[in-house]
Amino acid sequence: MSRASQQAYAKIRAHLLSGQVQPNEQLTEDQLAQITGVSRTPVREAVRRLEDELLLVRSDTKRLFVADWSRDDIEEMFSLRQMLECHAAERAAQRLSREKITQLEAVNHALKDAIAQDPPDVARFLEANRCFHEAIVDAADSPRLGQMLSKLVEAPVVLRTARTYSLDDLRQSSRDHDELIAAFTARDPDWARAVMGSHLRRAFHTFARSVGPQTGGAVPGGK
Amino acid sequence: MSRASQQAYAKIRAHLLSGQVQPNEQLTEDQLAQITGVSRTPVREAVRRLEDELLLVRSDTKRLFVADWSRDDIEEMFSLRQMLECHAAERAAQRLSREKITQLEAVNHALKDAIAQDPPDVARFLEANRCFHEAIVDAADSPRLGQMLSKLVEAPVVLRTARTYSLDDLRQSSRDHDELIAAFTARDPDWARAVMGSHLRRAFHTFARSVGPQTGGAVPGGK
DNA sequence: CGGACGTTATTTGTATACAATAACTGTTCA
DNA sequence: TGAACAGTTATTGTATACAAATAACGTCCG
Repeated sequence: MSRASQQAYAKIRAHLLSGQVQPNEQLTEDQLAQITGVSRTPVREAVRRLEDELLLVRSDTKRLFVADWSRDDIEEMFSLRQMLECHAAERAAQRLSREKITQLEAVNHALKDAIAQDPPDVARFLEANRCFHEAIVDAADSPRLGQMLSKLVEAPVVLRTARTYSLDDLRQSSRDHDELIAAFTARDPDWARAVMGSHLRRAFHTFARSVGPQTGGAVPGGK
Repeated sequence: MSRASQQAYAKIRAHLLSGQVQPNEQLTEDQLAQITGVSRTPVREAVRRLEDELLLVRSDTKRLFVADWSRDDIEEMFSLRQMLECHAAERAAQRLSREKITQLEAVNHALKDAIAQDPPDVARFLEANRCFHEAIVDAADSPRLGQMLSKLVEAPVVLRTARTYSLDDLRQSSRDHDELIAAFTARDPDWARAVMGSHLRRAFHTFARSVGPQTGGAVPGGK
């Protein structure tokens, strides 16, 4: 994706995550072109990508709206992520080199450092966490799997905006990572899969608890 | 996707599947615009979609090539499809209404009709088969799952061009469908998942056998 | 009043011209 | 010969103007 398109994508995405727009609000390509400072052509390219990521949706008459995710949507995404990333962990366990495992250890060390700050450095934690999971997906060596997961992993970030992580949550995550590393070192795919499964399933419940039982979901323009 | 874009997509896709172009052959947007009879703007939209489906790939310098799938690529896609569609079958078993199951039976009946022709009507078989699987994915009621699967299901069709189905293969497929319907009627998710798993795994081996152990894979422009 | 219709304004879709970038080709100089 | 460079050609990226489609609005007729 080239300069203007990439820029448009990043700015629109940031705009959506910033909370300046509401779910189901209509957007026009012209607006977005103004916001991003490029013409409609690259905006359209960026919008298509954001549609693919389900951050934007179109009505049946091609008008553009900010997506509103229902509880079911979120649960679905966590389920799919779990299924795919367990598969990734299984494959990674059969493929990770000794060096790569060492790198994972380093990343998890950095993650623990971030937790150990007072107050915990959540931004650094999230970055290290992202890096850890990404390395596993990479090691799975399955390009389509990676492509699918990248969409799912980035998405829930949208709603996490005001979310507060408890220190216990963060610590438990780092322990899960330790155990994943142990599974990789033992080259045990079943173990890796199982740990990844509980790791992500717990993440879902933590997330769901913090968000509460709100709903949402219907598209305004009809769909 | 609107008129010109959709048309461009369909024509380019048909062009790729027709065998008039070779893997790793370079294409230009201008060429495709001429072939499809629309301007470059909708062609670019179609191309991006085909890139997403991995029928086209870009070199590191943004030049466009016909994708060349290695044996690993194909195996990867079958694996992912199996994982996702087993999940779909499981969910479908918990959701399919009695009417929907009746519709599945009708579709499978049509599929058997197609087989019973002399010679077997492979085109009609494929269409009924597509319809059968699509109905199951629909019933799973998981939009992102459907989106992912649609990419995977359509893709291997590319290589199947000259493929010849044996009568036994076709008959076994219809029997698998019978058993899936039985599992749905019994509302047994585990059964449905298991049948779907063996159904698709066998399809992979049938496919692999017919294609042979050829390779392919490297992208010309570098990447 | 109220609903069907036609008109206007808004928004998306397409074509085209031009700009930026990458590939190619031939030439020069060790 | 052959490696670096310059100029040319080919290809993709962006902006803009215009066409098509859709929504919004007001008016007329019942």
